[in-house]
Amino acid sequence: MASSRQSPPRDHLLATASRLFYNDGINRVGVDRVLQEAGVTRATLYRHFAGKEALVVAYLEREDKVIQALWKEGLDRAVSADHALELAIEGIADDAYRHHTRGCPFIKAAGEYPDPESPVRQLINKHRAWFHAELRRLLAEAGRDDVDGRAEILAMLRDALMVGCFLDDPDVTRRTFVRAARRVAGLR
Amino acid sequence: MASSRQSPPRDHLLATASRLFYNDGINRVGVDRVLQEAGVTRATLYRHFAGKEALVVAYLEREDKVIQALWKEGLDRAVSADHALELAIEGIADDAYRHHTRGCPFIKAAGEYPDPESPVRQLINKHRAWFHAELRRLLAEAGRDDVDGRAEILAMLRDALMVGCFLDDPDVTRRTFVRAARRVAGLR
DNA sequence: GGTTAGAGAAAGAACGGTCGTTCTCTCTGA
DNA sequence: TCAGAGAGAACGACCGTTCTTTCTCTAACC
Repeated sequence: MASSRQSPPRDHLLATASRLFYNDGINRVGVDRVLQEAGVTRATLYRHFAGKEALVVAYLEREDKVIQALWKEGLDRAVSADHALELAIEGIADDAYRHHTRGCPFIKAAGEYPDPESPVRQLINKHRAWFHAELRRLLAEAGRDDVDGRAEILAMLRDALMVGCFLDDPDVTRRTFVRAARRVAGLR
Repeated sequence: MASSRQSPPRDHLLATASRLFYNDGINRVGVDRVLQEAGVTRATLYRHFAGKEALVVAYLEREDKVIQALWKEGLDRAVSADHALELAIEGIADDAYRHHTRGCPFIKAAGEYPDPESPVRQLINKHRAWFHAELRRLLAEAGRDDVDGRAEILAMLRDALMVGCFLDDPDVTRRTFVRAARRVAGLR
């Protein structure tokens, strides 16, 4: 367990792999391409990761961590429970519109890993459960009724936002999402 | 142009490829596996299709045709414009809940084909444009205001339904979709 | 009418390339 | 001196594709 976490070559490798996996699809990107673009050699990859699937899991874990960090950071500015809901909706919209313009990394990965028992799919389930729970928490703290129903549809709107910013008009999709999400969240 | 359309081996091959591509992901399924499960030989594949990408395009074209046929068939039973909206929403929910339980074939394919200019992506755009247009048509025929806005959010709800029936609880997702979609469509 | 030449489709061997992985060798620094 | 990391060759397996061979059915000719 010498180099399991936080080593510069590992981080660089993971960042490169993440970019390639997200942009081109996991199954389309071979380890050779990751190594070439990262400028490291095979031995480096297999020293830090057990194999390609471990690299994929690390990629999604990294996405999960970044998203959770941005989420918490964004909500720190909230001055009220209603304001937290507003910030959450704007933050989700910004993320899809500006950064995740090629769809949701988790939804995409699920499409490439058909086995529901695989570590990849379990990680995806964990991430989605976290997001649902966060939405329920924000809605409950704002005193809304039907917390479960509202959270469910907000989560669905986020999935749709990700798809729409990828495949349809990002501006229209974003505007539609914000309008609908605010209504569901009981804002305005 | 002897065997361009409607030949049994071609149809059987395409049906097998469609099932495998949809269930396991296009890039995960090699032609060997398609051939083996279809019980045909390589020569048969390359006689009817130019290559794997042509097979993928044919798979999505087939999905597109089936969906459009089901859509039209379902709407034929409508006795009014409002009833058509109801049938459309129920039909979409049924399709995701019963048949397309592993996500939307087009959204999944888009994730595996990063080049927006590729024939695959163009076909996906065409299908999505058709669906948006159909929603606008139904809403306009029912005399609703803000046809574009309503159609946009209905289309988004359908994308979310597909994702949710794949990765979350299908029952909850379906119920949430129908409730929200009926409200957006101005029903009840 | 029987035979055979020819076209079309199927069978499967084989191609070069890439997949993910493992190996050996060399270098480096303590 | 020696453990550990990097470099790169090499592995078997599979990728999508092409090739040659075999089979079959048709049609024309004797």
